[in-house]
Amino acid sequence: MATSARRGPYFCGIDAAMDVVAGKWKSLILWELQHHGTRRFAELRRGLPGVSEKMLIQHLREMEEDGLVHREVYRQVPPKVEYSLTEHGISLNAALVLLGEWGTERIRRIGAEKVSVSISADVASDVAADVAADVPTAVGR
Amino acid sequence: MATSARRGPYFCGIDAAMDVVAGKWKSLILWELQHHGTRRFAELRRGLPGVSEKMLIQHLREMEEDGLVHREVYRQVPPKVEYSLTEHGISLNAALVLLGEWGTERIRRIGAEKVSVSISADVASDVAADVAADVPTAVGR
DNA sequence: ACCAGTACGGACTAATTAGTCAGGTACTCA
DNA sequence: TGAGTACCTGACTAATTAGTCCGTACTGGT
Repeated sequence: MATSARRGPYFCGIDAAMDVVAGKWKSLILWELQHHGTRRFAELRRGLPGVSEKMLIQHLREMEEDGLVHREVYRQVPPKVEYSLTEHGISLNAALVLLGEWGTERIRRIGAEKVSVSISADVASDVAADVAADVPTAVGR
Repeated sequence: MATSARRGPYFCGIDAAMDVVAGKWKSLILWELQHHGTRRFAELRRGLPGVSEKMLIQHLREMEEDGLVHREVYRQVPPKVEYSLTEHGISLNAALVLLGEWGTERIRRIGAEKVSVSISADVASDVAADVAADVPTAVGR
C-alpha cells in the first residue's frame, strides 16, 4: 500500500481530524468541492493551480477511503468522473469554517500574500461543458 | 534557517491556519497548554509520550514565532522555562474545538484506538514541584 | 566523584511526502 | 493512420519532516 493511511491510534479528536486533512492539497480540495458541489477531475486540477495529477488523484483516493468524497464514474468516451463531498465531508468542512476564519484573520495580521484562486472566471465554462450524455454506472478502479 | 516556516502566500484561511498547526505534535502542544495553562519544558515532554526533545523544542520555537505561545525564562539554576498560550493561541484552540469534535466522532465511527494521555495522573506531582524561587527575567536564547 | 535533572543546540540519518515524467486505455474525429 | 481527450498508473527523484545521538553548563544528592 503506497498511500499513507495512519488511522489511529490517536491522541485526541483533533489528532484524528488532522490525519484526514493532512496533505498539501486536501483542504483545498474540500474547499473546491464545497463551493462547486460537484467537480470533474480536470476541473479540480484547474482549480488548484500547481497541483500535480499524481498528488491530486492520490489525495482524492485517500479522501474517498476516509469517506469524505464520493466518486461517480460515468461509463462513456471520453471517460467522465465526478467528485463530490459525502455527508462526512460536508460536516468536516463545517468544522473547518471557524479555523478558516482564524486563518483569514492571521493572513490579515501578518500581511501575507494570498493567491487568488479564480472561482468566478471558470464557472461559466463549466456550465457550458456539461451537455454530454450521462447515466452513471458504479464501476471500480 | 533550518526551521520550516512558510507563511504564505496562502490560498485561503484554512491553508493559513493549517500552516501553523502542521507538524506532528503542534495540536497536542496546543491541547496540553490549554488544559494546564502553563507548562515547563519537561512537563510538556512527559505529557506528549513519544515526542523527541528536538521536535518539541523546534515546534515550540515555531509556535512562538507564529505568536501562538509565550515563552517565559526564569534566570535560575537549574534553568526554568515556562510556556503558555498567547491570545492568538487561545483563539486558535477555540477554532479547533469543532474540528476536535468531528475527529472524536470519526474515531467512534471507524473504531480507532485512542492512546490515553494521562492528564489526571501527573497533575498532583506538578503542583508539588512548584515551590522553587521565581521572578521572571525576559532573556533571549 | 559520579549520576540525575534542567533546557536546550547541532550533526547526521531515517522516514514520509511531493513532484516529474513516461506511459496506458479506450474511444472519436479528421 | 495519427492526433486528441480524459483519467489515470507506476517508476524514480527531490524536498520536507522527524528521529537518534551526543554535547553544553550548572547543581543537588549519594
